[in-house]
Amino acid sequence: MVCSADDMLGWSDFPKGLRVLLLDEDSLSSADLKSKLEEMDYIVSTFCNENEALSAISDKAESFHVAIIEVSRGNSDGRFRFLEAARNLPTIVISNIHCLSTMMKCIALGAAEFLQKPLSEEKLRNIWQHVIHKAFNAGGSGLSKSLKPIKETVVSMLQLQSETAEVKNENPSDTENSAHADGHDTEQPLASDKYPAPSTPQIERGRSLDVEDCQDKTSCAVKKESDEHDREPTELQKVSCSESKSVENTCINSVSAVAVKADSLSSPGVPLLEEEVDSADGSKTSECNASKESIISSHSHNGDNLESSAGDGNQKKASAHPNSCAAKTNKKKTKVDWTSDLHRRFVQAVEQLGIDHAIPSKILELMKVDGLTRHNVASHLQKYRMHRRHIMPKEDERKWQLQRDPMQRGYMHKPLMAFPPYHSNCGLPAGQIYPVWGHPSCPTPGMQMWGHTGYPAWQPPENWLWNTYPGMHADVWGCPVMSPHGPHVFPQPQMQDYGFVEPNMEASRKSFDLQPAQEVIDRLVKEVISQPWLPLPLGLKPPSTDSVLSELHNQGIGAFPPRPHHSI
DNA sequence: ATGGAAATAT
DNA sequence: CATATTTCCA
Repeated sequence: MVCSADDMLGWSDFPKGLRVLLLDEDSLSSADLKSKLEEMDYIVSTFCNENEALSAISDKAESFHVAIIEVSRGNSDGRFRFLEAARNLPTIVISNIHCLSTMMKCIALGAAEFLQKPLSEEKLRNIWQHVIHKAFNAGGSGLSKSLKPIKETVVSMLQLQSETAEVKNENPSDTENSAHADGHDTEQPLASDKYPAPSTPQIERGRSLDVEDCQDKTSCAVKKESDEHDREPTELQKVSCSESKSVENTCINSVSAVAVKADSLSSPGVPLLEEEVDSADGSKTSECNASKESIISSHSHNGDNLESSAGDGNQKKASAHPNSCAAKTNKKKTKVDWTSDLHRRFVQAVEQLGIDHAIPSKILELMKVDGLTRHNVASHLQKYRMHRRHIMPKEDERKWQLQRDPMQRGYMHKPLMAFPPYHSNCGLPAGQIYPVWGHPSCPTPGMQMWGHTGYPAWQPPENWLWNTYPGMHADVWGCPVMSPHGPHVFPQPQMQDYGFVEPNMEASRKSFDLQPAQEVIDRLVKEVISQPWLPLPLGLKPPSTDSVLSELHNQGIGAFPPRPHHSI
């Protein structure tokens, strides 16, 4: 499990698991420090002599994210050597001595910080800051292997976080609030959220530069449109305005290559939201409105050839005043952009309600997306149904409507259990992780929607790529497209081996007793997973991670620098 | 007022 | 042309 899914995708608790190289010959303080660090969930490797430490970083540089070295009168030379050798490893010097020149030298040699010895817990806990700093600020060559993943992680976390912001607003008077209060908050994908999140790191990449990596990011964009009346600014807009600069810029200029990578990385799994709402302008002073309209919404003339590269631009123009762009400035009409994330939520809601109980108001409620109106949902539902209808030929529908196993029928329309996948972190809608075609009942003809790609490009070809899962079943609309003709097993291409087989409980049940426990489990998992329209049993986590991973691989983003495991 | 679908707009 | 919004109807 070198650099498997959990490693790259699961580091949502980022600072935890950070690998710390501790160089301190004082066994006492060393041990003390180590235990403190470990309490903070850092992984500490102690060295009491330089040479070992040096060889450790040279042999397995990627094994450490940060170093803490103790300097004392006698060992400073050696420490300086270490600093030089560990240039690209964020290194914190700790010491009892207060010699200014030593401190200076350490810093000059690249130390991230020089801390006086009784270390405050706070300082200790915050060492990760240096890691991020280095990850984002290291010059191209200086970005060590161990730091790349950090950067990616952080980028994706920040994006996630921004997603959390989501769209807010609209008539505050409606049921939205109560809905939120009702309990499970779908957001908060991250374990902790207090990371300094200088706003969305907008990784700019040259347009059309290379891979058609996911352009989208806009999970739920409300763009302003022309003039018109009403409405106040959406939360989302507020959020988006208050961007900061530092990180973003850093991101951009530092290693663009990596940035690109990171971007595409996080996108698939992490639907980000990025509103094209610029609305930068004018917070309080009504003055600075400048080009508010601009970029995105200007459908009229999208300048560039890139087809309707519509939005995306991300050019967020830095608004002079970070804070409060809020408010009341804009009152444009909103146009809901059904981005994949939004759509995902939609589908999820629909599935949760049951296809025939899915009603705009309910869906709206379940979606928990502020800023969305019932009309929006109704409209989308209309389209959704249309497609569904079109896709799902007559007989089929009944087929999956009546499951042979009575046990399951209950769930069909009204899930009794909580719906776990209600998590924005769940990159993939259950309904989308399956192979697309490969089955008889879903003949290509008459599916303009899906584009010519053969994938569920349910939409804008330009920026949905990350949402298309090559070789999946089930249309983007979330319709479980299944085989109408019994349990065919398709020579399953990618995607684990969950060949999209019609659920066949009998068969699997039979084989249960013949299989080792693990296999049984696997089987169960597969079954559950193959029936996305059913609520997942509690405790079974949605396929997000694996799927995302697979997706990443599919996109050729597979190789990540390993994030070594606990042992050194 | 609400869902649903047609009409209309972009 | 496809999608989203608006309008209309039950």
